[in-house]
Amino acid sequence: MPPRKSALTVERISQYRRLLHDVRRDGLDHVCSHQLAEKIGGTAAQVRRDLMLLGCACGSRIGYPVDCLLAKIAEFLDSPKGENVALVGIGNLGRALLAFFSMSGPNLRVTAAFDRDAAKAGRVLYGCRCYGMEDLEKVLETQSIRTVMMTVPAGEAQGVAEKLAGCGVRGILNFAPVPLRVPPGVFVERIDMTVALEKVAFFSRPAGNEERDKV
Amino acid sequence: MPPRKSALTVERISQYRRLLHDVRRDGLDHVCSHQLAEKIGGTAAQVRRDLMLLGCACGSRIGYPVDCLLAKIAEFLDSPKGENVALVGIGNLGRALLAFFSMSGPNLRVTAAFDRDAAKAGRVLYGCRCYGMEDLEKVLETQSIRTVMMTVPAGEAQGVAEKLAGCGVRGILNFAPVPLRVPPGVFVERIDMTVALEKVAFFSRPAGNEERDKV
DNA sequence: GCGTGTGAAATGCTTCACAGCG
DNA sequence: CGCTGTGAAGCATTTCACACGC
Repeated sequence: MPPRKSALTVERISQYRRLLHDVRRDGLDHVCSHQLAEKIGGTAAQVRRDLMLLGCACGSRIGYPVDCLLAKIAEFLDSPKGENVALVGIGNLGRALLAFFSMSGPNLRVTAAFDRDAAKAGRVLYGCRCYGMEDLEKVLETQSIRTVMMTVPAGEAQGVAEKLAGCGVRGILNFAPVPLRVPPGVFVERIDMTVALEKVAFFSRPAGNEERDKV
Repeated sequence: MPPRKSALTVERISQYRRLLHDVRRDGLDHVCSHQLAEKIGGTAAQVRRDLMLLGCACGSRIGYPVDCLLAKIAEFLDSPKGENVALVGIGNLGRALLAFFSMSGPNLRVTAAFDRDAAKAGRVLYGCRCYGMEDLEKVLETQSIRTVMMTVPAGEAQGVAEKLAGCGVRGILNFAPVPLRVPPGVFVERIDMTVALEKVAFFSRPAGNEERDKV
């Protein structure tokens, strides 16, 4: 019986890491499952199951030792030497992402950005160098990039995705509002702003559409 | 037995709508479940279940009539007269969202943006008027806004969320990298770029962490 | 006690498989 | 026949509940 490595669990583990950093900043060196559960809005049992999977060899008296957990999470989530990530599509959203990730931790670094518009090539935005699409293969290869964020217009997304897959990319974070068809072995995660907003709007309706309540 | 109105179903229905617009642009007036399934990367049974829930009274011979489906979806997802939405936090990401939604359909309109920085008040970005935080309550009230996108720094998110809830907001699309604690009755959807990127990076690893294969 | 680790039950979501209709 | 609509089966994920260690 495989010990549960689903996408949902991975997401939560990434969240635990951020929470644990806060906890450590508060000077605590242990947390127990209910505390994490409360912060994340879940149940203690769930937290324990998730943490179980990363085999944290911890005592049991007063919760999990924060540093040990952080180490285990890094071992689970991160590449040993960090990882380079690329962005394709330097529009409004692409620039916002560059800004956002330029200040994040050392593990995932956005080190190359690409755009169809050759005029952007050569510039440096938020510490990240820009290239034209013709350099795609070369740069991905040189920087050993396996993971790409894609913020191109809907009409170009499929074509770009195929090109990326051809360059050996194994994971795509797709912000374009279209489902991608990629070869097997390539993981695609989609962030669809329109769908997300429509969902929130749906569940903010006063009545008739209200969410199902228990009993 | 409640007919399934889960968040997942609502997301897919929103996606079907977009696909159906494409289909109609191609001149077709009927689609069958496999066609939709293929486009969305799911199964035909799933599509049929989803569509069932919006009670599409359609014949059965050659699939669903596109126009009828679109009408039913609009009835299901949209407010009758459209809906105003606000943005709080006019940073890089906030501006990108304004640009993005300024060209979307008529149902959800971003009609007000707020920022702590009073210097931004009075400006108009991508067709959307900006206000200082002190006008929050008044403007939300005047425009009957129930749904808000939040792109504020992590440290301010909780405070802003509470203020929003106090103004009668019922749904928040939260881009800040913190879980929100809100009163019951307020729906929160989170888009967490860091978590999303870490997830993709995780599943792009060559081996050892590979996703579970069947058999 | 207080909190972890974990089988076992419960819940929720997806897929199967087939009746029924045009 | 092809395709929809749908009970029922099959999986996945979450929660319960309790043994065990400090």
